[in-house]
Amino acid sequence: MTTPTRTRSFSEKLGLLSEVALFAGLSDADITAIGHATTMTHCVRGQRILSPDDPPDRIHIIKKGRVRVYRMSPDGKQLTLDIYEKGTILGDMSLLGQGRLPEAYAEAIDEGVICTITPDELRRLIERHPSIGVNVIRHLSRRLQAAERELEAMAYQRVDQRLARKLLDLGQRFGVSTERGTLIQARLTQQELAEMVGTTRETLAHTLADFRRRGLLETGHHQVV
Amino acid sequence: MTTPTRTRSFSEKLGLLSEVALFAGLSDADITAIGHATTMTHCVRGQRILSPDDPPDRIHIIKKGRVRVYRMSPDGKQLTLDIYEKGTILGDMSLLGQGRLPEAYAEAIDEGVICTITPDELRRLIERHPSIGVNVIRHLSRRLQAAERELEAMAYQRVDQRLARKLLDLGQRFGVSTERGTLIQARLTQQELAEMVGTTRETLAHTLADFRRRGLLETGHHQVV
DNA sequence: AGGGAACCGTAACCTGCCTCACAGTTCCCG
DNA sequence: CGGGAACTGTGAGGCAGGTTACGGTTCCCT
Repeated sequence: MTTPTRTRSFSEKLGLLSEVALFAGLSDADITAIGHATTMTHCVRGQRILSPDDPPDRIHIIKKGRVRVYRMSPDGKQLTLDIYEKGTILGDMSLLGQGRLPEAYAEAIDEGVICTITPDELRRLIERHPSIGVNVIRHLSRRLQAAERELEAMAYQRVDQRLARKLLDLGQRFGVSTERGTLIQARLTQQELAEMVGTTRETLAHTLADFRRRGLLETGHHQVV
Repeated sequence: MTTPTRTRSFSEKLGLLSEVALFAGLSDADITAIGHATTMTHCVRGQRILSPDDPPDRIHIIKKGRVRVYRMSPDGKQLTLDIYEKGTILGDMSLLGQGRLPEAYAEAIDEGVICTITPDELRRLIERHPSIGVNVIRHLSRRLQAAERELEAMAYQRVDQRLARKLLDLGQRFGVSTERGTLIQARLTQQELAEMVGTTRETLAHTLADFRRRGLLETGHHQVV
């Protein structure tokens, strides 16, 4: 059953696992154990990873690639909560006990690798290695803070300020510096940017045009801050 | 050193500790150990519990009473993130490793009891009783979900819808049902309500008046849904 | 009891941004 | 390499809600 390719992919899996901060500081043997408890899947651009429709009994961890997490309002409007990279946990962890449906969607932006585990197994893992639990707590706490910060911006800042914030943030996280500024490397459409800032495409285009006029940035299917 | 009152307060402390869901399922001995690792303080209405100014090396757990958590924008506007009750953890848990300043304020609404622990001690506690870690994860995950839900509402709903949501939510959590509806038992001013919904006092008064006209609720220094 | 502070109600104005509408551009794919 | 789909730029109109302003009510404290 252990074909060469199978073996190769398993060691690759272990390599990816050990790179994830969540599992930092564990022995090789432990990593191997985790490797057996999880399944790993490749996914391509645009692929659904999580949706409110599918059963709430999976937790995913991003190993590679980028994933966009968003919510959808009844009338079809989307709000992108964030774009996450390696090390992020997706799925409703409150169901480490009793389950609830996840309320968000997630889809891959790049191709990437995500690995899946059941809540039960994750719990067992944490009981065996409490430091994983601590890492998860740290991770969630940071995301909670980010969400609260975002909430404040959404409540009291105008679109232009929120856009500026978001661009700066994106530039810092996904930016490549060039001779004329930081290029945001994310293949974003205005529509998608608008969904991150919580506005419409039209308003976003206006705001962007305004920034351009004021010499703050240049555009061309991606941005320079 | 063990005066009667001291003894009494320590046993009271243990009682409160064992009521907190976070520490569910632990033996009495464990609870006692936790009791020794934490300090407990009473606080009165209006008392500051957490602020960005004070050192970020404390984590608080609400035992009793209600606490309002809010952020403040540079120009002094406040946004109340939520009102929390027994069992909530406050303080930046991302500093279970490296610390960052908390960005939110917290103040007591009622008198209550909160208990304080250092991140190091909490970490040790979790390593010893991983199930506490799991509980913390569950708790944070729920809060994260709530925050994301709130974010969507803030982005795409009008003030009246947000207010309705919030009132329903408050009614469910702090409501007392009377013969003419659910009375919200929280001693809220319109200013405070406005800060929860992310609007101004005036607009809130308008919206409330509108609801009243449409026969949806009655008011009088507290609300009936 | 009475005076001041905090809280509530309402109204006119002004602006940010959402809606609608459409023309111009880039890109992808046959 | 040409045609259609997806993306971008701009502009006019309308309305939700922030701003400003002020009078009335309730509450609390001395």
